[in-house]
Amino acid sequence: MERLEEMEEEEEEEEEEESWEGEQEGGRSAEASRSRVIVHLDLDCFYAQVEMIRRPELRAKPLGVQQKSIVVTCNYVARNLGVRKLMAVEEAKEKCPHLVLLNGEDLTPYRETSYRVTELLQETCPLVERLGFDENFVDVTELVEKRLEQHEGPEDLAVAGHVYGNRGIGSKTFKRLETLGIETVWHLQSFPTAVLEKELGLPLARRLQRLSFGEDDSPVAPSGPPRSLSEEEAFKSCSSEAQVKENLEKLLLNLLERLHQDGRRPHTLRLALRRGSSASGRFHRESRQCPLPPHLLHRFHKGDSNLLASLLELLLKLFRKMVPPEVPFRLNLLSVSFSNLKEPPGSTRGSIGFYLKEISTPHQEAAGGHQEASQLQAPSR
DNA sequence: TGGGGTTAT
DNA sequence: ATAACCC
Repeated sequence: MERLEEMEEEEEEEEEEESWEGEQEGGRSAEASRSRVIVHLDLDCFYAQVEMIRRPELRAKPLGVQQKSIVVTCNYVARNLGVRKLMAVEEAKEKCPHLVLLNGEDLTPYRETSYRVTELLQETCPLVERLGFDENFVDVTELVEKRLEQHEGPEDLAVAGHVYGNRGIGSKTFKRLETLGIETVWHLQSFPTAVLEKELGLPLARRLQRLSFGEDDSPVAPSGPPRSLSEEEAFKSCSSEAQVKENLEKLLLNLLERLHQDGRRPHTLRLALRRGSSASGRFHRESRQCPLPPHLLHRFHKGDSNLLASLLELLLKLFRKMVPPEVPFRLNLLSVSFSNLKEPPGSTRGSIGFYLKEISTPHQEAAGGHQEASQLQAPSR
C-alpha cells in the first residue's frame, strides 16, 4: 500500500468557470501495480481566490484578506509586490500602498466554497479527505487502474518533478534538512539513508525518505460532514462579565443559525478561551466542555427563544470553571463549539447537502444581514 | 497573528 | 473532558 502524490493541474468550478491554481509543489509521480494513487489538491491563497470570484472587478488589483490586524492571505498580484501570508496590516500597506483589503473574519463564503470543491471532487471519486478548508486528498486508485487497462503499460507514466516547498515538512525540519544540503525532493531521494537516520532519528528519516519517492502508507479517510461547528473571536481585551456575555451571545447566534442549516443536533458544548497575560505564548488555550442536557436538545429546531438564554447560562458556568468569580481577568479570545453532532430521530437526509447551495455575494449579505431561505438553492444531489 | 477544524491522550 | 496539532 502506497500513497502517491500528484499535483492537480487545474480544477474548474462548474458554474463560475473559475480556474483554481493548484500549488506548484509536490511534482508528479505515478506507479502502477498494487499501490494506491492519491491526488493531493492544495489550493493556494484560497480566501483571496474566493474573494476574486465574488468581486471580479478586483481580480487585477493587489488583494488581501484581513482578519483583525493581519493579512491572512493575499492574491498573486499582492504577493508579487511583497505582501505575505499572516503579515501585519501595517507592514503590508508599507510594502504595497494600493493593497485592497477585504474583511475575512466571517468564514461563511470560504466554508461554502470549500465544501463545493470537496463535493466536486467527490463526483469523480468518493474517497476524499479534507484537511482544513483548502486541501483535499483523493484516492484515485480505481480510476488509475481502469485507465491503465486502456494503455499499453506504465512506461509512459514517468516521475517528473522534484520540488518541495512546504508540504508535511514544517519549518524546523526544513532548516535541519537545509543544513544537510537537502533542498529538493530529489536531494532527499538520493541522500545516504544511514546519515539521514542519524541526523533525524529513524522514524522521521524513514518517513521523509519514503515520502520523497511519493510513498505514504496513511490511508485516505473520507471526511463526510463536519464533526463540530465552532465560532471564535479574538480581541485586544475583554475584562468584564458583561463583555463576555456580549461576545458569547454573538457567537452563539451565528452558531445556532449554522446548526439550523446543518440539520443535526449537537450533544456537546464547549467554551475555549485565551488569556491576555498567558505567559506561555499566544497559542495556549484553555477549554471546558459539557454535555447538553436532553431537554435542551429538543428545543434546537423549534425556534425556541429560551434556547439562547439557556445556552448562554451553560457557557457562563463553563467560563466560571476557568475564571472564578471575583478574580480579575483579561481575555484575548473566546470560542464556542458544538460537537458530537447527531442526526435527529426522524431525519431522512445527510447534512452535507447543505453546502451545495450558492455562494453568497457581498451584495446579498449587505442587503440581508442574515441568510434568507429564498436565496438558497436546492441541493443538486 | 485569525478563524477555523480533527486527533490523541 | 482537555490538550495538541493541522490548515
